[in-house]
Amino acid sequence: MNMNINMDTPERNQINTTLSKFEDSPVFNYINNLSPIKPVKSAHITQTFNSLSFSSPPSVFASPHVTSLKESRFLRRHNQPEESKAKDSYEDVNKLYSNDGAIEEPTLSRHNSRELDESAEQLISVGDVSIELSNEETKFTDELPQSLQYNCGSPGYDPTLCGDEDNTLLELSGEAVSDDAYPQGGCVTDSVEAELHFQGTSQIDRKGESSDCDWDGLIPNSANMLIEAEAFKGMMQKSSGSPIRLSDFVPLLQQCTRNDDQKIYMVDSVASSSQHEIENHCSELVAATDTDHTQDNLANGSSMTGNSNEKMDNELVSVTHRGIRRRCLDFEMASVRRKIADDNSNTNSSTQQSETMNAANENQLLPAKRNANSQRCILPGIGLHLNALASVKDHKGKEIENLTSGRQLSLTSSTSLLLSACQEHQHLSVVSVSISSERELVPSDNGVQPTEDCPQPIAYMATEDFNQNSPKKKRRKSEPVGEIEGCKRCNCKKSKCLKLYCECFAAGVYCIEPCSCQECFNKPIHEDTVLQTRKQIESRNPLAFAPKVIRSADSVPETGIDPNKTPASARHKRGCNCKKSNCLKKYCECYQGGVGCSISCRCEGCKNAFGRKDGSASIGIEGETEEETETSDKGAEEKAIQKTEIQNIEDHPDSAGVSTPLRLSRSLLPMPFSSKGKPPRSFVTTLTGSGYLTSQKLAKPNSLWSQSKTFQTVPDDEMPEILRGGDSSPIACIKTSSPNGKRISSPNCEMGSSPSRRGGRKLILQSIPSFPSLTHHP
DNA sequence: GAGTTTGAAACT
DNA sequence: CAGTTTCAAACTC
Repeated sequence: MNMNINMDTPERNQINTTLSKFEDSPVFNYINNLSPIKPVKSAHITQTFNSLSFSSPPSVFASPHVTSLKESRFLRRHNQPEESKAKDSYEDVNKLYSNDGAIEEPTLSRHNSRELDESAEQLISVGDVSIELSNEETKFTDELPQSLQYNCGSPGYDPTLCGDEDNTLLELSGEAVSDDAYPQGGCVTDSVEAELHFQGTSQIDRKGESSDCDWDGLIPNSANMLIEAEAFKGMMQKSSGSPIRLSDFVPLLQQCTRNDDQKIYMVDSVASSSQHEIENHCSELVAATDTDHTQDNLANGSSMTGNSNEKMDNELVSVTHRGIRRRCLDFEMASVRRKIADDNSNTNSSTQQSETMNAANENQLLPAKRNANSQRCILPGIGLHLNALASVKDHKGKEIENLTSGRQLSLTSSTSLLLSACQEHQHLSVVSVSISSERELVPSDNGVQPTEDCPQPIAYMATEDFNQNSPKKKRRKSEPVGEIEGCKRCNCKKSKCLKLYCECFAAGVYCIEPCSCQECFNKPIHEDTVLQTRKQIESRNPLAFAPKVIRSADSVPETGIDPNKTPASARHKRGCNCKKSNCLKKYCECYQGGVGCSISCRCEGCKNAFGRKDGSASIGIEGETEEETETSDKGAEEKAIQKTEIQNIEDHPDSAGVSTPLRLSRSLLPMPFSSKGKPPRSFVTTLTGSGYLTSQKLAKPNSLWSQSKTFQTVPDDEMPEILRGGDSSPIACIKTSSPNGKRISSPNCEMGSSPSRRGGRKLILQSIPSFPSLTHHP
């Protein structure tokens, strides 16, 4: 047994034990019956398995690619037979997959029957493990090497998945995607993974239809696909010439399922990614064991799996959601990877640990996703915040158990998350979306119609951090507020989107198609660069990506943090430096963030409607305060603005009604944003009730990203009150907003914020029964 | 849409 | 830390 290769970790032992168990498992028996593969090979399998999945030299993990590596595990698996070196060089693998997120052609073409068989063996072992996991349920789950678990989920997190390549997906899905996807990405958890799984498949399906299995072309589209593609690649290639449909795989899946429905089911509920793997494995297994059948299936797939197709189609919709997530995911991944790398560097590459971390990260990143309830409850989808990490990790085991308990549970939790996340947005539709995704295998019909229920804003929310009003909306603002709001876009020309000048980068999201940037490096394919740059920037200023606007507790306006400074409950982290804008335009970050200027501001002639550093808060009703204190040079312009603001408020009664002092003031105060009726980037949160909750957003990638570091490393002085433990305010909230300071809100905010705080609507939503009512459509 | 203004970010 | 430059958003026309 070569299990030892790198496995001095406890995992190895577990694996060995597990492997031995496999032979007894029904699946194993089934396999034996079906395939020529002999148990004897288990040793070999083990070796491969270990090397592939579990062994990971610390050095390797040091790199952010770790995740990628893991994700690509399956891929490598295939390669291994032919490339013995592959296993030895993770870095190479990383480069291979993480750089482009695309599989290299040679790899693709490599598959043949023999490979399938060999890989099948490996797969079998893996699949068994997974299955075993299911069987053993929680017990095994805990024992199962984290890596495995994580890996299972990893595919969904593949950064490349979210990359630009996803554009294709988006295009395919059309608007539905944008609408639906975002919400999910931000809110949904369980479904996300599952969906991710299908994303690749979906793409395959679609592409296959149009282009007869152009795998090379397909792969680049998403890392997701890579994994799955790899799994099926061999089969697909055999059937080259004939369009490949997702449905083609259904038979395989069905077989697997048949084998052990419950197992699969559980896996599904637990971690879609796991499920994916299992499915993949099963598929491969079947294919390997019975290639002929597989071929037949593939050939006849469409006819055979009509129902399946429907399901798949339905899923496609959900899949598209994921596409939207891409940006968030990317960064999430980045953070995850980063975290992993850090962990690895610190720990002696204890795979388990790293895996755990990953899992934790994942949880954070995708709160709603796999973490079952408890966690979700703890971390309402919205906030993936740093603080949450610890708890998440701790709960990981439990979560898994909970997850195993059943899909319904997962769904419910997801729903809850969604609800919480979306409540503010008032988009229940989101829930339905997520739900649909969860039902992946279930032919759901309704699928997602988030669009209707959830206006675009939601969609963007997810991506953008849920900050429906992402900073980016700003510009393209001419568009109706709801339409493109959350979508960040930049217009960078020289910064390559690798500087804080770039809003996307600053917000911790990858640039996407709508961006008009040039020479953009802020894309998944340049993940390394992005991460490095981020690191650099963070090293210079740990809070660089932290929210710029810090919000004190709602209830603590006066007492709060800077009672004297800012009437409003929030203030800008560093203060502004305005000279000519009088802090009355969005040039002013304070103003843009909807907060008053504070002592830390160095502005001249401050007339910030939200409050001035001199303590004169103008936040009053239009005309009242401002005009009073000011010299009234603003005149008509301001009034106009105020009017607009007011209007905005009216539009968002919820927000207006918010209990937060800040909000209150705002409600009275005309919103600065004006002009286009769009709130300032970070502001949105406050304005719209949604922003509030969501602001934490599920996790701004960036927030996630820097989270650990930022919060941990940030000097006290820089640390917002919030972070410090809220000297003055029980609930300090980072105001949302982007790293620019515009988006993220502190977890506390969300968490701490009581329902009441969120506004009536939110309460209502919460009370809504979880999933069924929302999702099920007749 | 082009050009200007502005202030943050980056650089020195 | 201050001054300068660079940059892209915000704004104006």
